[in-house]
Amino acid sequence: MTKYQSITGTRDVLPEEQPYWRFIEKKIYEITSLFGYQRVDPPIFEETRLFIRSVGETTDIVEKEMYTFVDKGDTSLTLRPEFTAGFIRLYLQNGMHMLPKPVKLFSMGPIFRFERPQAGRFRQHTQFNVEAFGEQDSAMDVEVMSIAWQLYAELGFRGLRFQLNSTGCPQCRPAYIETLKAYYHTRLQEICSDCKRRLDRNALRLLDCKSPGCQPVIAAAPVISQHLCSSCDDHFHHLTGYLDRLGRPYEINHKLVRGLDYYSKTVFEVWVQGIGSQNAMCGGGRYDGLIEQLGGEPTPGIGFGSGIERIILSMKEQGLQPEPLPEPRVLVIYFGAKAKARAMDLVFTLRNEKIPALMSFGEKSFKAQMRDANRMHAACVLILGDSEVEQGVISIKDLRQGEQIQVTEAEMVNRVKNLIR
RNA sequence: GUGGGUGUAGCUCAGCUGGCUAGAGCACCAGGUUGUGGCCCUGGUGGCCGCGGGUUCGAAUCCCGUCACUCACCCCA
Repeated sequence: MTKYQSITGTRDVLPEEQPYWRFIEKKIYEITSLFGYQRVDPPIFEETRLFIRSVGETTDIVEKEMYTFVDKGDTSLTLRPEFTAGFIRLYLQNGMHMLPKPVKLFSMGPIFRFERPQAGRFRQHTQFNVEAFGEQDSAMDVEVMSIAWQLYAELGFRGLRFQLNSTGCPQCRPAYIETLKAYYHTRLQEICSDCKRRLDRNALRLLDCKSPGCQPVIAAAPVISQHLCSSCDDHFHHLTGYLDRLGRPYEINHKLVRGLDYYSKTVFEVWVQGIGSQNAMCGGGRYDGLIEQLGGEPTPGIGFGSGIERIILSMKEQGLQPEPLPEPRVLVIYFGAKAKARAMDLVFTLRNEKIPALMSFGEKSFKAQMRDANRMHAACVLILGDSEVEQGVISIKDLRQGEQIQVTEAEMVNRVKNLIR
């Protein structure tokens, strides 16, 4: 047993899993570029008050899930539990609000939340995050949602569907919440203790309670889509109209309310199988009041976060293969000190030609060196023994065909290039 | 925070109701070919049986505690 182990809820990404990461990153770069989004990288920690202000004081994230600590300068800092707050801070601090709108940004990196780990849920996970600032048109919502959709589709996922809802805006949501509360007060006897608590603190969350006893109450609860103001209602109708036109399947889910307070109007998720009991591969929505709340001019915004670990889990579950990473194609093996010196020259010559090449180390037997070549899936080996050194030649063995030839050093690079295709 | 499951070799696991030096497969190393891989054969390295305590003549095995992992609830990506 090793003495040290990784922290609960964190994981090591080993070489076997790297192809998934590289494949997903590659797709992210392709797609964001296609949609005209630019990468930014906010720091991993920020002042605690930024997150409290943006995420919301009464959310689970702020109440019990943040990694918060005081630094040596007595400042309370927090490892980012989400991306959006840092994006907005970055946007305002760097004068990006002066850029032509919309300002379209993305990032990728670790997110920290103190939760009990389970399948598809970690204390440190990696998010791909997209945000668009300064545009309230629902076509903007469609564009942002489409980025997530296209990413999953290009990774090979089929049968995707959006979960969609509108959470209203400051014009209409308060009245809806009052209606909802009034309704719940008539059925207080039937609901669980958690819901009694939610009723005062965060009434929207009543709708996604999983307790069996609460389900009949939820089913008969007033639905927000029937309480939207005309602005929100229009926005939502345009959005669903665009989605219909694009042929993107969606379900309107009245229970979809997000765990962060800042959302307004559109909220959405993309659901997929194979991430344990979690079903959301990404979650996001519109937050038209948040930038102003954090000290900027009134500016609409919309974005989403997608958990890379969940994507990979689900890819494995569905048998979706990433592109393989390139492997070293050539091993240079040798026998004796003289040959070893020449082997070093050769391996560097090959690398200068951009041919992935390795050499053996130490005094391994011929057989062991050949085994190494086989194990690393080399296309060929270059052999330097006493006879090759004497004759000034190099033996090249094609490991796939099993054929072996002798060439001069001048011919070597071209011969190898042919073999490693 | 709550509940279930599991901790034995690098990995996957077997060790029944407690009994001699704790096993297998894979992987790794070496040999079978003093210069030729994959397949095969032979041998080898590698374990305070998660940790601590208890019961017992005797504990990987039973009991208690603890830690970790894992799944689920909560919540979320």
